[in-house]
Amino acid sequence: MVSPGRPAPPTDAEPAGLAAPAFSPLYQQIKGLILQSLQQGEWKPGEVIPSEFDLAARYKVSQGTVRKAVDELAADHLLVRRQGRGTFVATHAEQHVQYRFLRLHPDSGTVDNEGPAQRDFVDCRRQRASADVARALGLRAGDPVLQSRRLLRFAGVPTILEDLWLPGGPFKGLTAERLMQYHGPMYALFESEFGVRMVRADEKIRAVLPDEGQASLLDVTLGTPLLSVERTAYTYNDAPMELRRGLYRTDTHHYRNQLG
Amino acid sequence: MVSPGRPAPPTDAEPAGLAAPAFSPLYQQIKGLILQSLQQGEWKPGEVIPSEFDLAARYKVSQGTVRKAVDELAADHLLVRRQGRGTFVATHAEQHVQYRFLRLHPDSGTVDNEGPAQRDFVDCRRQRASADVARALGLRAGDPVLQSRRLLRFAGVPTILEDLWLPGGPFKGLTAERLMQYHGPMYALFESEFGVRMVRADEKIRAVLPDEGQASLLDVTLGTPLLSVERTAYTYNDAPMELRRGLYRTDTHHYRNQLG
DNA sequence: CAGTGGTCTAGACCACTGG
DNA sequence: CAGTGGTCTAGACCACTGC
Repeated sequence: MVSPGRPAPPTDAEPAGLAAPAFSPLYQQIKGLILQSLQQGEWKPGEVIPSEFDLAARYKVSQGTVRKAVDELAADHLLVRRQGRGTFVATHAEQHVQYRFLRLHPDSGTVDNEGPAQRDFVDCRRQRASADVARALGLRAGDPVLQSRRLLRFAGVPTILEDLWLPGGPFKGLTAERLMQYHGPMYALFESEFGVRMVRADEKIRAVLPDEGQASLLDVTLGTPLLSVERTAYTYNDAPMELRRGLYRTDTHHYRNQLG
Repeated sequence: MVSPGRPAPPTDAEPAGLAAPAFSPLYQQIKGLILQSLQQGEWKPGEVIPSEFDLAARYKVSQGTVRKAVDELAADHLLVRRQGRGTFVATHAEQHVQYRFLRLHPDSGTVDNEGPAQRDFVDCRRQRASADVARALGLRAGDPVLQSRRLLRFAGVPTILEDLWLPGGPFKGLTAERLMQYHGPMYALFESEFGVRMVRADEKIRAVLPDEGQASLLDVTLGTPLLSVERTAYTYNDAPMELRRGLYRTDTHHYRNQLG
């Protein structure tokens, strides 16, 4: 491992007026190296990574330094520590993180996310990106994307109408049929079949009225206010990998947010 | 400091079938003690707390253990570390954390939170808690509360209509006049005059239609969908200290959320 | 320059898991 | 029981702030 501090200082006196030399602690460099291994798929979602001791040997640093790097990656939900077992690459395939990005909860006490929400695909096909979809996904207008629309029902009641766009490149080979046949969590499919793990997401929320088609699918009148949730999901390197536009009914559910 | 591990194990064999003995690490105990000092006002918002070395001496543990406790409190935004200066009690009075709990952003690029949002108090008075307000604030129906309604304008456009309830007890002495005259961030007033620091908050979000009064104040038609944001804010010991019900216009603004 | 938080190390021991 | 992560300590040194 390179020594801490500035890597190979060119001269003793830095040129004044330039940006600060940006001191980077050792554990941050280790964090970067681990992140790189994650991106490159050296360790896949759900798998164990080497023990802290092994990583320390590999990077030629102390175990405490590796620990601090892993601590931060675990805080970002990229890794999961399990005492006595090891450290694992986080995944969307586990039961307790199924709906990690879904903030809609039923008003009444118990979580109905268990009754795993009947999913109906309304539409699903390959097409070319419109200007705004392209911009959100970091593509050029006209680039191939996979588009899909589905309806989620809770206890039989249509509650979420969701449009989804995926970039054609990273998801090459994903067919409309495959997507519609699959019945697990969508993000788990992306991981196992395309090596794309969604790490974080941004959401923009508005109150809107549905158009006729949306109202009909959600079984509400044209004057019913709905929550519009536009989500962009990103993978490791902050590259956008998914755009979702959801319409949520909030007569029996609400969007919950915790401010720390 | 008490020794780590279970405090004074009663017998060698624990009674089976009971809850686990709940091993509590030293640094967690230290964290609790610091939290206690914060609650009791030993160190007030904005003030420095003793150095890590001093705290280590006070609690009879190593500096590293204090560090881990302070690290967690800093991660929770209860403390703020500043290299070379010391560790400070977090506060809402600083410029860059003014609107820490407000997630509404303008659609167009620049943040207009700077043009500090003209505030108009529509109403403000003492009254008795209704059943639902009492439940949210952990009071009994009929207990005294301070109620207030205000309108926030961005660039002259009425955008947020907000009702607010405060428990009468902790805010004894707060008059409607004082609240209406004050022109800084509200949470800063609560800290400096009543020793109540808001630490975290929960929000429930829905899409709704305004009634006539609301529509008139927000200058929208009756059919305009609005974001309903119900916030409960908590202080150190997780005691609810404020209930807000906001109506947000989302034609020029949106509610932004980051999912980690 | 003294005092603060920030990094790094090395080693001991504890708690938990699985074979 | 061996191997993993989790805690705790002690000490050295670095980076930053303010006097």
